[in-house]
Amino acid sequence: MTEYQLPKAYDFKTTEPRIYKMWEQGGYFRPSNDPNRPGFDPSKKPFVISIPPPNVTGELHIGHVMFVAMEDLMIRYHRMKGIPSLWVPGTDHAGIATQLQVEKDLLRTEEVTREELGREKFVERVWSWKAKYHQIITSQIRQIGASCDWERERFTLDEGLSKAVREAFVRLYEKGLIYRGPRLINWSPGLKTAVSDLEVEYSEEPGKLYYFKYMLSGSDPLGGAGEYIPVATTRPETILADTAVAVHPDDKRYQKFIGRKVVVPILGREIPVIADDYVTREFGSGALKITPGHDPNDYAIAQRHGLPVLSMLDRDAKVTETGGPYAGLDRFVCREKIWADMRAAGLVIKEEPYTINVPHSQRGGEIVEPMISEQWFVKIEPLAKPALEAVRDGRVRIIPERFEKVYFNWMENIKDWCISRQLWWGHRIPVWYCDDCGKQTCTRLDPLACAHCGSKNIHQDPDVLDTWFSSGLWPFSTLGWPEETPDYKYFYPTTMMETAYDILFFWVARMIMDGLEFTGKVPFDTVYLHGLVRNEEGQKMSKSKGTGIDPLPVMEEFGTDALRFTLLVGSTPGNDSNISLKKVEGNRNFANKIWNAGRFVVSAINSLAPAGEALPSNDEPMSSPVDGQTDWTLADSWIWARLQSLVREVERLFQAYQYGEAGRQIYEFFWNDFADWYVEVAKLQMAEGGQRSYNTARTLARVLDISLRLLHPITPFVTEELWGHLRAALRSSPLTGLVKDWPEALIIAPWPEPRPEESWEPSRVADFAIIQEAVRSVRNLRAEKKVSPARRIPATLAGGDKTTLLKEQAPVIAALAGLDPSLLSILASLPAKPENSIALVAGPLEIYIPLSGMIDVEEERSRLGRELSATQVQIDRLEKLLAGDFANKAPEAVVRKERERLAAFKETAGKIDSQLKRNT
RNA sequence: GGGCGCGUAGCUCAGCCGGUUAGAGCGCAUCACUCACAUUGAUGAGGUCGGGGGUUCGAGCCCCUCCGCGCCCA
Repeated sequence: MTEYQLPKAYDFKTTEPRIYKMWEQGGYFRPSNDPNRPGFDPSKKPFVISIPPPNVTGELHIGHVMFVAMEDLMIRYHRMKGIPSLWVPGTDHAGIATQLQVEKDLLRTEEVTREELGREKFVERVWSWKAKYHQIITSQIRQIGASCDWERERFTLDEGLSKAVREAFVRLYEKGLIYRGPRLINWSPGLKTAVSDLEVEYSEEPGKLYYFKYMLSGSDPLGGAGEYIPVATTRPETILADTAVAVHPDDKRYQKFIGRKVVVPILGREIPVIADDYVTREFGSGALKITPGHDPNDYAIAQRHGLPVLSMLDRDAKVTETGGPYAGLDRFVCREKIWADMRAAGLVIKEEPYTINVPHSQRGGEIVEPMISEQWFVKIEPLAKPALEAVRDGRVRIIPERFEKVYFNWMENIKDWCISRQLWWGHRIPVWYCDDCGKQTCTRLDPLACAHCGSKNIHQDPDVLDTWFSSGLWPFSTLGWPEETPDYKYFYPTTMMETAYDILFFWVARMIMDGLEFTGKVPFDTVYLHGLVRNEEGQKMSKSKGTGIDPLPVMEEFGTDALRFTLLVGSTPGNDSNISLKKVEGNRNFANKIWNAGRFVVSAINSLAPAGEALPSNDEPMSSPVDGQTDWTLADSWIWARLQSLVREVERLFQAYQYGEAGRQIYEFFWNDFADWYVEVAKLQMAEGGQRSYNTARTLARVLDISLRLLHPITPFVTEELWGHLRAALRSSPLTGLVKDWPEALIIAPWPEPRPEESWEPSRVADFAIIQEAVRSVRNLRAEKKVSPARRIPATLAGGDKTTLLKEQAPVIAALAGLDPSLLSILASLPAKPENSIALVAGPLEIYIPLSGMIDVEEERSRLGRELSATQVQIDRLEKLLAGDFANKAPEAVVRKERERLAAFKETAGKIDSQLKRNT
């Protein structure tokens, strides 16, 4: 009898790990149709997601929870729909980030640098670091509830994926799309590596604008007294590598100097004065110093004018020989010193405060230096064009749509991609240099000799590839490419790429380019971009600023489902969302509400008499509770109709990627309709016993079942757990027939498919709304008049043409409104208003509550008067509306609705009016 | 400089294709621990939808403009 004594509160702590283990061991994460298993059907179209691989360093943050929850939702939904669903998990080696962490750790714990350790030993250390963090991050992803296929897990440095990287590089190399050469790149002096344009972030900081004199050649270079051009700069140290001064060709002030030479301060080098209309005359002094070796704009000007390019900084950002007396100084020390020296030489004009845009490394945060360096690049335009086209013609759809514009804008102005990194952790560049002939050899298998001269004196390029080079191949490299594996053939192209919008360029764009280039196909049909998760104040979470919310303690305090629900339902596509512990707490309460409603249903099932005594009369689906079947109460029909309407809405919203809105609707249905109303009515119905209790338990079970299925993709743990209890209770009850086609776990239970609204639904919903209205108005009155909730009060109802309905529902009204059933009378109409009663008008009903000694006649008159005038305002508004163009131009259905409303208001007004009259 | 987004209740946010009297959660006020749940229930207060103009029978939603905030690209 009390076989299922469930705890009073949902205990997520013990439930979650147990449920996850059950899923994983049950093999439910595998696709239902698998090309590597017997019975494979290639004609079934699968749903496939490849996970955005988390870095193998660092731990889980809230952004991970966001995308894991979102993708898990999508996968679970499709899996329940019976579509073969595959979610490929994996991790990223994250070159710079990981190497940096390990270097820091080595320095802290053993006080050795990677150089002291040597490349081979260092890489070994990184692998063991990887092993540790890989374990942590994957177990945390499990903790979130990810139903991904762990048997297909990949790592970007795996043998297979490395082979893919090699293949991709060689193909591009052979097509001439990869080249090596000295270019102006972003140099990270601390990390001692090049980084790509995308890995540089700019921040506005207070700085200075330094004005000084560029003395004309031939005038006194020391005194600062001769002819000069005033020049302004934010980085005086770069003067050392200046190769020209540019002025605007139309600038009257400086025209006369064009073609002459000026003298570089301190160094005494002569450089030309050139004319270029890039120069903004209004900025600074209107003359621009040109440092092609350390500024991208200057570099472009130098290219136009054939100017030499000088480098005044080395790999450590220390001044080179080019800097003459300053050689060996740190870049910022040099800035101070050269300015002091120039001041002494009389070359300084002034300094003024100025906001400068400082480039920082996305990883280390240090200031990066634009520098000339020999690096590897991918010629990007030939790849970008088809990728642009694929989004334009809809082969790839981006959601929300507005990000397509962002994508186009970036792709149209794309620059060549610097892919070499001076790191040790990553895919080594597969190019060998010949020590004899000097030529390059780039092959799929490591060469033993130079491909050009056959010399065995060859050595491999020491650099590794940008991590994003391998991530760009992720959707297909994880499925076996370049091999034509069964997985690749069946699951590629994938279906959905779900990720945060901030890596649209870094990753999404590159995957589309690579997919088209290497597989000839788009890597996915749809890109869904979610927003960033911010903290309560809307700040971007940052570890260094301490503004982050660590998801693990949150999950431990409130449960994974609560956090998932908060993130999924609290966000709209592509928009940032703020998270607060209050919200998570509220959703923990929702999980508990689900649990307790479930407890009630389970106990209702268990309370049924044993099978054989009074089996339910029919086992038909409850499709038409009223048509030809009188066993169903109004509440039964109502909740079923509401549920069907919810199923339709959720399906529509899921198809439109409106997961948040879908979640909100399920929440409202479950809490407001099911728990607050239906369950309360069901208690009465259960108490009737006999056939009624069977039907009621049955309805409870079916509504709960479908609700749990709808909620499962959002809150998988509590729903799976409860569904298990529901199933077990039903199996050993007279209602066992209900579960005959249920599978053993909710994760693979069929998704509730929407069906069209049936003809009986609207009227039953409307009827129940009348009952709710009646109950609410009595409750309202009781609260207003301070009637004790325990006190059962008498009432008289006049129902007009709803009298039959009211009579039938009298027990429900009485119970929910706290009325005394023996003192409740229901009539079609009243000849006279009952003595000492308060009158309420609730839609088509009139309700009279006799409250002796509590009635103030004057107050009642004024209350009714207020109601009447409020109603009259509506009547006036609607009459005016319907008299105007509205009636002619608005759709008929909309007009009809307004006419009906007007009629209802008129009815109400009439009733109040007559009450006022009778009251005198 | 170019592009995008946001501004709705005290707070955080929904609001679909333009169609009732604009919703939720939290917070607040009053009341209630009786048998699913105090992680609860009942009731209530609270809004000029940033300002102005326009289109429309009808605008929180579409168009123009201004103000404020944020992001991306250069």
